[in-house]
Amino acid sequence: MTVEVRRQRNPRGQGQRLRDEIIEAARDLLAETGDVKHLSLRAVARRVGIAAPSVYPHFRDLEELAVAVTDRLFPELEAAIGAGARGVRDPFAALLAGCRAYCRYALEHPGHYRVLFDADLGRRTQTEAGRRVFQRLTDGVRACLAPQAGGGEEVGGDAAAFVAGLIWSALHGLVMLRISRPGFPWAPLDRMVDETVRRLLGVDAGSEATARR
Amino acid sequence: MTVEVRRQRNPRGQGQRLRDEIIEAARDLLAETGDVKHLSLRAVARRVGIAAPSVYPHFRDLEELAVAVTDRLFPELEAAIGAGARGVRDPFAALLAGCRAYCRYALEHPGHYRVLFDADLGRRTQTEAGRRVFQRLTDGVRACLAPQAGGGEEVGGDAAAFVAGLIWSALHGLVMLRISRPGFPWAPLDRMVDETVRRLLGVDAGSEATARR
DNA sequence: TGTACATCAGTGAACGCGCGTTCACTGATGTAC
DNA sequence: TGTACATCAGTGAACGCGCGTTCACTGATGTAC
Repeated sequence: MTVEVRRQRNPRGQGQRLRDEIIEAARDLLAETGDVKHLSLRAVARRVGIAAPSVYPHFRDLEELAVAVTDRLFPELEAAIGAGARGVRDPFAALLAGCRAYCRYALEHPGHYRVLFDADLGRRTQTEAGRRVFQRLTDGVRACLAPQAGGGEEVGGDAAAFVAGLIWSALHGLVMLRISRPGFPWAPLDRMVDETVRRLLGVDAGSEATARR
Repeated sequence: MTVEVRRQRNPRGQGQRLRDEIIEAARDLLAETGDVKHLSLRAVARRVGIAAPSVYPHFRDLEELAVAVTDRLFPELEAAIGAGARGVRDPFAALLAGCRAYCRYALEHPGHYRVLFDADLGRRTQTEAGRRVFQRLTDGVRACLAPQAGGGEEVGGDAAAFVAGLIWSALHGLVMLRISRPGFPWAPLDRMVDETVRRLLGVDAGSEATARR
């Protein structure tokens, strides 16, 4: 027997609370499906415990809601990377820690990670936090390349940004492929991440730093 | 004004023809959406020009149909790679050509590529052609590593398979990220592919082969 | 050679479902006088 | 202090749509006798 608990109406001026609850409900649903296009307004409303039309005052449509969710998810990813690399002094060890944290976040929250890189949503949105994540990666790469700057300079381009692009792409593939091919005999994640980053950096930076670890 | 063309019924014993048409229609629809979960039986039937229930004698449900489509797509990918590397003698140049062809296929058929690596479908299916593609990559890597076998041996594992895993993951990320972030200022595809493969191989194999090219 | 019958390759109508969206409404709470 | 009113935060019923699936059917073609 279900006990019908009537939802407590928010006090005046605090309609924002419902907005928050809606975003959180959508967040939870997206964690399960990993697909923005499977989000349904009615399912969100059901989870919040409100009538379907009550979503409209807060979000014009599902896409606006989905964007609100990713606006929360990107900073979460950013925070996870920051926490992973916090306090690590050596540039290469710090870069590695950040990359590992990135991949760990993706595999611990596969639904959310897939939403962040949804093919159709990503086409239309640009998030500030997403850019910051890449900038941080580029800076980390630059710090590793700096000591060898004499020999490793790219011709007429930003070597660090190029290598950061290689690393980001590779890590993205690493986690996405694990998500979609869980049955494949993958080597341990951290080992693949380490080797990928080390080799893509293209210098023997940090070889002693990791030996120390 | 639409002219209603009555579909010509297949002759007896050739119900297989309709099966083929259904698969092709699903293939086309998947190229557009790139998402197995957006395939609809009625949309497929509409495109073929048949009534919806006519699909049932050929496929129990949509998943069975989707699997039939991927059973065609993987060999297509395999063929594209084969065509790209055909006739290339040098092992490193051949590996590179295959990797470039892989990425080119993915970016020329983004919908199909996404279907091939669909998170939910991939969890349940294993395709022979998919395994062959990876085996071919592993062999290509082994051929490049062989000359340096003395120095590059992995401890207690198959170095070629490990590196092939790194490369496959990296290439997957390279194309998936381009598909979902088309607005990002990416470096040219072939340059990213070349550098990724060369660096992940972790030996200076083929440095003179590419210079020759 | 004719004819009854079986089989094959589908069709068309109907069902119940979940969906997005609209509309008029309700009822609690704050505010003006 | 009382009371009328405005506003806010939602509700509930209804709509039309596309969907997967079922069911009884149709009509052409081959086969047995």
